[in-house]
Amino acid sequence: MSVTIEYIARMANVSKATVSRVINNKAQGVGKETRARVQRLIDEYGYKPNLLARGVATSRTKTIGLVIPDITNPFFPALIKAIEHCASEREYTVVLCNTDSSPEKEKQSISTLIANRVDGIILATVLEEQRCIPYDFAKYNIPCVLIDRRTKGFDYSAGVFVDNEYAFYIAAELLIKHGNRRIAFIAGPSNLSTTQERLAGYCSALKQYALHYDPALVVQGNFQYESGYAAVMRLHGHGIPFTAVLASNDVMAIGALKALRDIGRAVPGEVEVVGFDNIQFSEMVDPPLTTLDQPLYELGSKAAEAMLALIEGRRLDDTNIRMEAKLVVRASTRP
Amino acid sequence: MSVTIEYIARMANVSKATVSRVINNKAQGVGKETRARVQRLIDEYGYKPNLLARGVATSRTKTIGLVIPDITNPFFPALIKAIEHCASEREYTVVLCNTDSSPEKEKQSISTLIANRVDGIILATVLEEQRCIPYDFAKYNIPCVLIDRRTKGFDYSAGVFVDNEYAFYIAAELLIKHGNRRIAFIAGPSNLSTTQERLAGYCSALKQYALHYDPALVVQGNFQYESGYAAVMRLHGHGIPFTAVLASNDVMAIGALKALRDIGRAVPGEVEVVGFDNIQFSEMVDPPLTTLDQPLYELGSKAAEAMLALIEGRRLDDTNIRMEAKLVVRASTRP
DNA sequence: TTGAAAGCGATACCAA
DNA sequence: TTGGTATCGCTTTCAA
Repeated sequence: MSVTIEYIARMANVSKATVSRVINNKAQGVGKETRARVQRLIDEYGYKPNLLARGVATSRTKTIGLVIPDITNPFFPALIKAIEHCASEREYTVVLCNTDSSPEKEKQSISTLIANRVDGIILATVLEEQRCIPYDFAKYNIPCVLIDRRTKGFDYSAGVFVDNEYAFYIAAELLIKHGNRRIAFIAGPSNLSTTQERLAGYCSALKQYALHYDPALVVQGNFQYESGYAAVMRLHGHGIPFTAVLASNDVMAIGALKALRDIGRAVPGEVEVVGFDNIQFSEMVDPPLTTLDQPLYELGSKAAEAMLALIEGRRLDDTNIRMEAKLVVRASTRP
Repeated sequence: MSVTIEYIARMANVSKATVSRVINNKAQGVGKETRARVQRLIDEYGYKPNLLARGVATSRTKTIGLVIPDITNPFFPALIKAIEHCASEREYTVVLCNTDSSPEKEKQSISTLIANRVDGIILATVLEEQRCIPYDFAKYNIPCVLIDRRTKGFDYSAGVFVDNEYAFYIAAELLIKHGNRRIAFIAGPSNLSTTQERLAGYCSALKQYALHYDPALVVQGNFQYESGYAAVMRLHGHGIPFTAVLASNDVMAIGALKALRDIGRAVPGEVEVVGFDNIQFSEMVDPPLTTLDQPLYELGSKAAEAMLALIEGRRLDDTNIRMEAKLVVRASTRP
């Protein structure tokens, strides 16, 4: 067995209570000398408190759960990093769960996080609606901060989102101003709130500039490279004309780029392409991708801050934080 | 407070012991009827055992720690996914820690994982030597499986590695056979075992084909895009001639690609480029990157398997698993 | 088949 | 400033 608080107490000829006070740096309640002696023993034996035991005693774990749909999508690692930074600064550990964009796994992850008594959960959900899956946040009194995506009918504690509608309005507007009248739109999975918001932005720009909305130009993707490639191929195969592509994320935009090259349409000469996210790779492809920069670090840090505030029982002045993406113009669009 | 085993016991008019037997699916020791009644209550109240409490009682957590240097490097998310798959199949939870390639953070992560009594740790270390940082694996009897990188003088329980030397021999050989006599080598951080092995492979190919080894052609990078870019720029700036670039990972190779374009040298016409990892993006760049495919899924699953075996006290027939990368030829090299 | 009680490793309250 | 002890929620052994 490993060394316990009891062992240290015995070695130091004090009670467990005293050792506990030393571990937890209680200012009062232990004499200077005793403290030094105990501390020496702790160091000597390399004693580390068993956090499980502490957890059951205090019912707090200094741990926050982070549930992410796809760690393979470069958008998320950046987000995760931001959240981890903030959390570890305040001495919280983050436990990361990857759901592979599967509702079942999402449910499973949340369930085990709760069973492990995390102090709170930050969630990028894949669920459109919170009807079928009643999470136990309320029952266990665990705060839940939504990030990036929202779920209808779910009483989350706080949320941090990007204004997707506005962002896609801006992007579509750029393309329209460049003279494009038929802009293909590669949407995300239909169950995501972000997908609908982005489509709404696209539509409202069309409307603003009195352009016809053609449903044939909207193709659904799944945020993966292949689906961006397939989307363009599909339009091409069906002989549907377009002079620009607006994709719901950079990865699909890059897939589109590849497809356009394969079918011999020059970018940006014949077709302009705009992505979304501003992932690191977006500037490495050829041509470098015009895209919308999501304030990843801010998204993450705001979410973490909100989470910590909730855990520590502070009130939030704003429980729905909204941020703006901004246009990054590169060479996949014309000057 | 949330519902506990005691509560369920009371509602069912049985003892905690009985409920415990039901939760843990003990075949014997509880009558059919009682079992049904208890189970009904459990479902009704949505009772979930407190895993912290279970952990302190059993000193096992069904949890394995995963320590990774940089979640932002696409190589790792793929690895993580593989490990998670295997672990969750066996009902283990994986706790992921990102160290930002910092030894301090690595130490910190391992320390908190141990304090949380994970059953084992899978580690992609950033440490060259295990002199200064005595981890407590032995003290807490926690198995440690190294993955991808090894650490000198560290008594790990098992390790899963790619044969880097062989891989880079193959890659260098390809370039040599294409007639290149001055091959730039973009190395990784000098403290990594993989860096030395890769360099060794490069050197031994040169030797095999009686080529001169010129240290000026070896530039150190840090696995990031910018460092690959900088490496080529540096060679160019110093007027050091080269007709091929062999990079220690794809991300740096892509940086090199970009630099070559910026200085107006055609790939693969004037300069050939080879990367390492075969990350998803390597086929998306222009030109698609010739690279070495690391068997990511196998790496991860072998590591997970080894870990589970160790946790469950099974003996490993092979405690040093070695795998092979294989060449993927694309358009950044000539046919 | 069932239950009582000890034990896991910590915290925290109340006395001394 | 200290210590004794109850407590947290679970498992497990031993008896009934």
